[in-house]
Amino acid sequence: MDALRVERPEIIARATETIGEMVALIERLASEDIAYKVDDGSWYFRIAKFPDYGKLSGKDLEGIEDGARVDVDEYEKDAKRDFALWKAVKPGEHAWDTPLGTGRPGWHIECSAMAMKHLGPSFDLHGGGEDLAFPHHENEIAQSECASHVPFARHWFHVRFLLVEGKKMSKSEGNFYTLRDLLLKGYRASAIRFLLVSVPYRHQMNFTFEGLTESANAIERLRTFARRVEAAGGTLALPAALNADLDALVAEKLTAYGAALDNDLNTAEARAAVFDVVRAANIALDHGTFGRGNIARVQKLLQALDAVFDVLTDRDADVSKAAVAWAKAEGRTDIAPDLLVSQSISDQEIEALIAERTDARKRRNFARGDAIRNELAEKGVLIEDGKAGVTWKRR
RNA sequence: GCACCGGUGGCGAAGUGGCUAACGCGCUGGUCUGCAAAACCAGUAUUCGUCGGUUCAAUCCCGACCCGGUGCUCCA
Repeated sequence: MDALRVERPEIIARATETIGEMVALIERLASEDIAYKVDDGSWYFRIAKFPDYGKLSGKDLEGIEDGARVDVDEYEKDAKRDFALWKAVKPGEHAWDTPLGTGRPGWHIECSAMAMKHLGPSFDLHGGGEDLAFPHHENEIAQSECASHVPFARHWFHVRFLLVEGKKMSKSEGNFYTLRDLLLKGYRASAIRFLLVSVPYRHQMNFTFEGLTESANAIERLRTFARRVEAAGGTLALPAALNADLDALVAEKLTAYGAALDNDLNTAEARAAVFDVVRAANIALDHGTFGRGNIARVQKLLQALDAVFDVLTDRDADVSKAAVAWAKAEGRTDIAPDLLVSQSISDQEIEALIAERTDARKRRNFARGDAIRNELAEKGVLIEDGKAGVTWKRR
């Protein structure tokens, strides 16, 4: 999570710490004959008492009943679709002694109780994978709203599963990768983040290695641009006059950026607005028509981008180093050779070689200069000779 | 089998009943550079799964079919 710059949750709820709340919830449902106990001591939810059942997933209950298979445990229930709130203890299972009897909570009630405990009976957003909409979320709504008599989550979002190399991710397909696997293959954390964030959550995305490379390149473009704008601010060569046309464009794209995100988090459209500005501003910079007054709004857009995408600051080397250290400690051998090579040279060594190269080039000893450049390139360090001096970056 | 969602250039991926079908990457040629890199310019989908239909007009609406994802049984 930290490697991908995903914020940690304020609260991580535990079902085992919420048993009391679950029992109270079921008792409230029981008091209205919505929860009922069967002979083996389990409690079920009476779906017939909740006419809205199916409103989230758009399921037609009638159709489901028709096609439903009856399994051996269901003979006691009043209706086939009624779901378990509390399960009577079975030999060898962990169980709690409660007024409902000895047993353990059903899956769905855990989530309702935890959500209501921390957020109250009504809250704004409830998310989950697309596989959970039915029956889990549907059941959460039913039991929660029957107990509280107020709307449960005001909005639901379901993230679509991603495809990996065009197929569904599975261990048997051999396309199941952990974050560490990807880092050890030499892919950067920022590229992984950017790729995953760039496709709106509601769409199914095809996660590919080629896509990771593309994302890394796209990030480089953004970082290079951000550095260029930053550097321009320290240059006297910049015209004092504001480029009004450019400024108007940036303002327009800033609005478009926000509007795209407001539109159900359309991250693809949002980042497109930023790239539009990158191109326009680069052109102005190239033509010397980028004014000092243009810097502020462009940087505002970059900040807006980074507030969501969070890829401009390069922390990749540190993340990769940590992954390699972990892998070595674990005795793993599947570490990309390039990664080890690039980690074998320190920033100081790079700076020293670049200084030597600059010196050689001043004496027009280009052969020596190129040799150093090649040497660095082999270690994954790319050099750029700019007007303001030499800059470098790790690939 | 049934239900829901999707199928857009080499790849990733937005989008809309009619305006040049965004954006990123890649590729080709060019500008700049000692050479590179970066940046920029030009080119790169007469076309949006297939076949029909509705419409003055469809990638976008409707139907069928093909392909992919999820659910429909347990567990969480």
